[in-house]
Amino acid sequence: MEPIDVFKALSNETRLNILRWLKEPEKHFPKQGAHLPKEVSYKGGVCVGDIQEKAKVSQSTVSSYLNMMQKAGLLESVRHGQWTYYRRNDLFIEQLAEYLKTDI
Amino acid sequence: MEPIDVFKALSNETRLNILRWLKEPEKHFPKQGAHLPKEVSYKGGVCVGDIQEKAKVSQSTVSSYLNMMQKAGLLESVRHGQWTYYRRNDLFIEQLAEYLKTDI
DNA sequence: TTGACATATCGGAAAATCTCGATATATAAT
DNA sequence: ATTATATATCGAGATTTTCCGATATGTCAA
Repeated sequence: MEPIDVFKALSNETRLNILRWLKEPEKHFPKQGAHLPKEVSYKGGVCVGDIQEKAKVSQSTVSSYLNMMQKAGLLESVRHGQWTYYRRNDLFIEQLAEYLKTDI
Repeated sequence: MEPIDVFKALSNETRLNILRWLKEPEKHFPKQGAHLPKEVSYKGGVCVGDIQEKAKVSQSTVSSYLNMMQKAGLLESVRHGQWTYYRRNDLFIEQLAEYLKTDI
């Protein structure tokens, strides 16, 4: 874990909101998953376009935000066809809270 | 708590180190406390000058870093005479870890 | 294979942050 | 009062971050 990169990724309201939204994807992205084939169902993953619409920033901005959060460890992604689905890395976030308590 | 301000304060190696050093002040600031009168002994507080020497940044930089971390909630300070002593706000850091688990 | 759509990457202008030296303020000692 | 010391504040140049539009890449459908 690179704590500086993680804290930088968390230092932005939009990115923080994305993390929060992805905690309850069904609630915040009701129409998501339309394109996701059942057999590869990606639990809780939301595609970039849906996140962009909700976040109200440009397509390039949301793409780089998501990439940044993934590199930091906060998110995971899979691609299915032309869609990329992002979801939280809950284990990592747990570890981050633990890291705060012990290493900071 | 303003999470953005807290994460910004944590997004810098020197500031992160200051927090870590203040976890074991006796260890990292062996000669600290020289000016602190016994009757107002400030458990674990370290003066700005000692922190600056260890952090190897300018006096103004360390002063604004400490101020920023205090505003964010990570540190507390008391002034005794011409010295300002800073120490960790451990309760706040605990709450931050909790906040991460529940709100992020 | 062409066209349409989703996402990623690039290049850059504006804003924010970093970090310093200079200076101001507060307190203590003479 | 004056001087010395500790810390805070100010102003600014360098660097980084923000966020966009334009463009490239990848994938699917016709």
